[in-house]
Amino acid sequence: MSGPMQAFGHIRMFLLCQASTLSRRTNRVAVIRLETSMISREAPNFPINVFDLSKGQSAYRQGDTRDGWYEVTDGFIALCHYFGDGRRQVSRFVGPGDAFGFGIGLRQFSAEALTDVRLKRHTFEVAFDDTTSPIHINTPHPALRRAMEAVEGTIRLFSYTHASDRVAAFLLNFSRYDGHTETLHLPMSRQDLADHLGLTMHTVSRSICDLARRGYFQLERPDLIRISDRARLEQLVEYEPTPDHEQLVA
Amino acid sequence: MSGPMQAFGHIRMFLLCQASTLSRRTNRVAVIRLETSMISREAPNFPINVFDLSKGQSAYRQGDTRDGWYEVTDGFIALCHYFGDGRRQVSRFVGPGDAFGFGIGLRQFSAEALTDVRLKRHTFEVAFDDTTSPIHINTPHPALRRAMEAVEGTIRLFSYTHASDRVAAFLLNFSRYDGHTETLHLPMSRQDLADHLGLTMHTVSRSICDLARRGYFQLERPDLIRISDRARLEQLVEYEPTPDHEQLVA
DNA sequence: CGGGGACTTGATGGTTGTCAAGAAATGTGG
DNA sequence: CCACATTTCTTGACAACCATCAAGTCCCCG
Repeated sequence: MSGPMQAFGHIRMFLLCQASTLSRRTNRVAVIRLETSMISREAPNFPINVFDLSKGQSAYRQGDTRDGWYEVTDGFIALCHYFGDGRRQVSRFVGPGDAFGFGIGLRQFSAEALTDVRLKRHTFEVAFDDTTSPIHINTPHPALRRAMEAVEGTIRLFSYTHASDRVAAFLLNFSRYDGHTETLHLPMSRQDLADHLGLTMHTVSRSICDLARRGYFQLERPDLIRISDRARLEQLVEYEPTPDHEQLVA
Repeated sequence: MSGPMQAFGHIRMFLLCQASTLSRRTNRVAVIRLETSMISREAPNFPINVFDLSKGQSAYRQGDTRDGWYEVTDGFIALCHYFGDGRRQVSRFVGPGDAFGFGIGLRQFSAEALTDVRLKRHTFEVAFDDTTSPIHINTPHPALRRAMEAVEGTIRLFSYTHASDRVAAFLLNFSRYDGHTETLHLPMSRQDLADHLGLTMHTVSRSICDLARRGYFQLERPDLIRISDRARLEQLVEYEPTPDHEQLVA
């Protein structure tokens, strides 16, 4: 019981902070804002840590538990993902005024300081009320966090410099819509794929046909693939699944 | 005055919806959740539209005013950005369970139905209280929307198939940290750039040096660039600025 | 059956990755 | 402050790869 109670202590402190804020407005307006906004109105003294990193240090590392999101006050940070085979993908560089570290599940990226950096950390908090349903505090909408995760997953595709690797990685990832089964249905054209992967239609077509010829899957129709030996395909591209939709807890 | 008042009517309706919700919980817990959560707790009957698109139609188009975010119930959609010179970049494909359409400013992407599609639309709402400060309803945290915008901006870099175009576009975009002035300071190494742009260190170095040789800028130090003729560089890559940090209104 | 769009395949030249070496910048110890 | 070591950046040569242009095939739809 210590976990939940501890979190509740936070909330108690927080409520006191808010009381003064509320008194400055009409209740009505205040309630509207608070009820419906996806904006976090963080109270003073609510856990926001300010801290510094020197060049080369990390705010967090790939694989860490996700504990909050960050804002850069000063300096620059690279958000980078490491693959098992040594490839590295920098999702973006963040500088003064930028925020990062949303998303779901474990950290997919390391946040490495390129310079000396000052950061603000906004902690995710979870408490429990009497009904045992969790209350998420300062936590973005799950749909939004998943969307962020998906976009960052797309960026990871560009760590492949060879066209057929990139295509293969995309196909494996996209097969989540078919429940990662043998059958993979493609609703988009080759041109759409090309525009997604930064290739030409021809290269996409060649890559898919080549992969099929090399036995990684069967191309039953242009838009229907049967992945006979999934493991071999995954091995080809050091496949890393994106976090499942179920992993919604911060 | 009709605009704000109309919005306020929405809120009034909404408040009534919420009253019943509140009564089911202790005020204390309810206030905590509502005050601090970045989760939108949308009331029943609050504007969520369900609608269908047939293959080929668009939920919205690049350049449209942003009026809300979407959730796919069924079917597939491509989110794609069109450049002036005919290039096209598909940021991602969204399918059942995925959400899209966050971000700031005008729509940067068109949402094109690849199949017949069923969607849920969650509208952004803005109202005004007595103090004239806007109240954002069902609107994600600005920092998060900017982060989303930034990641999607990165993806747009991959629409360039030639290395030096991609590098040039990155440099122009990154110079926002120096206020889009002549001077451009790069806090990251060539390898970091390569890992960001899906190239090798060598190609990045070559691209930068080539651009300098061709007179697009001066390379004063490896990490310090002086952009003498910004217009010419922008012309080279059909530069499109990412929305400024100031454009926060939905 | 005929037409048109999407996909596949071939040939070729330009671009990039790879391997290798050299130059410049940075850091370290004397 | 200088000499040396180390890292980072630049450049060259070559082979592999991809974009381009062009043609041919498949499939869907009228």
